[in-house]
Amino acid sequence: MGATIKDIAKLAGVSPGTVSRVLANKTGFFSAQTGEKVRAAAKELGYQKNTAAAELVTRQSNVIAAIVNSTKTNFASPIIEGIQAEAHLHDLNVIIVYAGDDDPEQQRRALTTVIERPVRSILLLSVDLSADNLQLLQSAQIPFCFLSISFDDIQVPYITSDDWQVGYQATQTLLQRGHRGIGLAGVDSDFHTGRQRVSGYRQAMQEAGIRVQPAWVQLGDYSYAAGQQAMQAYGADTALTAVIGASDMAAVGVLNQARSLGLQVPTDLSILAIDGTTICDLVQPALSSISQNFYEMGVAGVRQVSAPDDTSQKITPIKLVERQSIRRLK
Amino acid sequence: MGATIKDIAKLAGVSPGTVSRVLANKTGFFSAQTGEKVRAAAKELGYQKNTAAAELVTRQSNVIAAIVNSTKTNFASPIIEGIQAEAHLHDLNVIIVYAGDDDPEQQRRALTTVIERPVRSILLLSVDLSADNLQLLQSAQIPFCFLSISFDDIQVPYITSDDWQVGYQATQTLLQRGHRGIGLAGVDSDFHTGRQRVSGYRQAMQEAGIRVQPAWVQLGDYSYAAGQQAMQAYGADTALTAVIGASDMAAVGVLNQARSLGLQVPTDLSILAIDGTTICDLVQPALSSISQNFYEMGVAGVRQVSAPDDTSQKITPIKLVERQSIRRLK
DNA sequence: GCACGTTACACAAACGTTTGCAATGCTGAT
DNA sequence: ATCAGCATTGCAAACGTTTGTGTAACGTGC
Repeated sequence: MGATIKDIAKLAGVSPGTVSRVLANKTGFFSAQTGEKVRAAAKELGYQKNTAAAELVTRQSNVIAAIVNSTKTNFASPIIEGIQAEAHLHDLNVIIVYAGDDDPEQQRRALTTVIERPVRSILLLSVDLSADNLQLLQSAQIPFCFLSISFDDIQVPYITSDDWQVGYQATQTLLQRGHRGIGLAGVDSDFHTGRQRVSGYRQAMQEAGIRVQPAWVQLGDYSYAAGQQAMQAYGADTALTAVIGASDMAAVGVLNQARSLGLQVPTDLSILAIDGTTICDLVQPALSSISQNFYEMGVAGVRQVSAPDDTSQKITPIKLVERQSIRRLK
Repeated sequence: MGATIKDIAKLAGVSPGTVSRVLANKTGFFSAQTGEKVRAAAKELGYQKNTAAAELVTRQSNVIAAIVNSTKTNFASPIIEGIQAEAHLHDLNVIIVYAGDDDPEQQRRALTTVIERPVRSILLLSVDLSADNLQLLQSAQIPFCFLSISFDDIQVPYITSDDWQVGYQATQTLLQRGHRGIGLAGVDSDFHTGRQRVSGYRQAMQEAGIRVQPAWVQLGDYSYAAGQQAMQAYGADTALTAVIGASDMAAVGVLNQARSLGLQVPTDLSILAIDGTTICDLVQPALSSISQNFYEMGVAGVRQVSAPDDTSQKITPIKLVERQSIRRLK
């Protein structure tokens, strides 16, 4: 409906090509006077560029797509902020599309939505693609990068924390404070990330000469409910003095369930969360955490797809943030 | 780079037009045999449709855009879920773009990102547009609808809760439980939404014959910090027995600050949150809330822009959800 | 055998932009 | 006067798709 470049051309008395050059600011290709005329005409007509047409001929766009797996993961926010900030630096726009929660059909839908238009690149936030969909993505010839997820079976670019270190340092942190009965709650063992965390945990325990009881590692899906269930399984008279929540949400689940069981945190039980999102500061006691640098992941992701380099798998740093949920044992 | 419709045509030995019809499933325009041939060829070439080209000629797309004002608002999730669910019913895809936080420049950027391509419609989640940007939006001739925000000064379609009722019912709830000293914390008076809530609050108090002290209404921006500051202002020896948090986050701020001041919730102070997102269940005690139906807002928003009808301003229901943060006074 | 419908396809225009190339006019040097 | 070089602009092709129109081929009923 809106005015086109031709309308402007007519109004300004120049050719469409010239209008295009002026609007794209291809300096050196037109006189200052013409520039003024064209811009005035464009403004008068309320011109809005038709990007579809432009993308059709240039075969590239300035939008980068972020695919997120669920609206529920609270750590998506800082990643997206990082993506936005870095993208704006490169004068790129960001669109986000949701891929549901482990639903291959929704994943496919999200993928085709972005692949069918010439997006510059694709960032996948913590989404675990089905084999079909991964192939779809790879065949699209668009630069992509996974964020906050890692793989051992396939060779794709990803940026994440060192999950083994996450597990190891979390455990070390508690060991150093005198704990020996340490649980790991709500962790997933189906995917690489979870397996790595468990592995780091086991290594730290082994180095400390502690034999990990099977019930100490409670599997789950990182959710609040998974944390609750884990704590329920440990029980009120658990031998554990500390629990590592596999995520912030899981840790909060542990916290609340512990309270239901009559345990005081951190007096009776220490809790260490993994992630370090804002939620750690919202609950009481505030949860100490092994914090990931999600913002940096977003930034690094944009850099990676903008200028893919040799090392396509990168690690962002983690750090311990002490709050109030860990007690030092004698 | 990818295969085009012409490549398929050549391979299948038909014309591009026919290929287009087959792929668009315009049944009746081709024989079963041709259909098979074309589909086989498309598969073999790994054909991916170029939506930009299609949108160029049809002048419409099947994507609807959601503009959200910040990654921080936690109620965006259920709205987006509602949007997704309803959009998928209509076979529409959803893209989300962030408009920053009250930054006109970022708003403009987000707007042009979506306007420059033929999106079907635009949903604005709780974003308060500057005058310029509103005009930009309106001049784009794309159906739009504001969600979770209301206006009294301009005439635009929006869907939200009845904010006056929110304030009124929240206050009523506490009055009915015997409270008379009731604060309102973290509410914004610059925009319609906040003013309405305050107005509902005042009306309920007046009906109960209670004179509202100026300090009882603590203004803010609905944030956690605003809640904290409000509670700080009330002080440990406040005359209030109950506080309404203007949002969940504000309520949590009130809760934690109250605890810092040595007040027990709900024993010493009752708290009622407004919004009712998942965060109410995460903290201890779980916060009772006047809950908005955000999911429904998303659904209604998609319906509104899909089939705009006469009444362009709609109200979604609210309800009281009792948890553990309100004490009944004698 | 003819008129008429139907089916199944090809043809070509159109969408709004970008961009290589050609054309024009001008400047200044030869 | 001629010409090279440059600045400025117009021209037209191209991007990949959709869709209205044209047209064969093939019945069908008389």
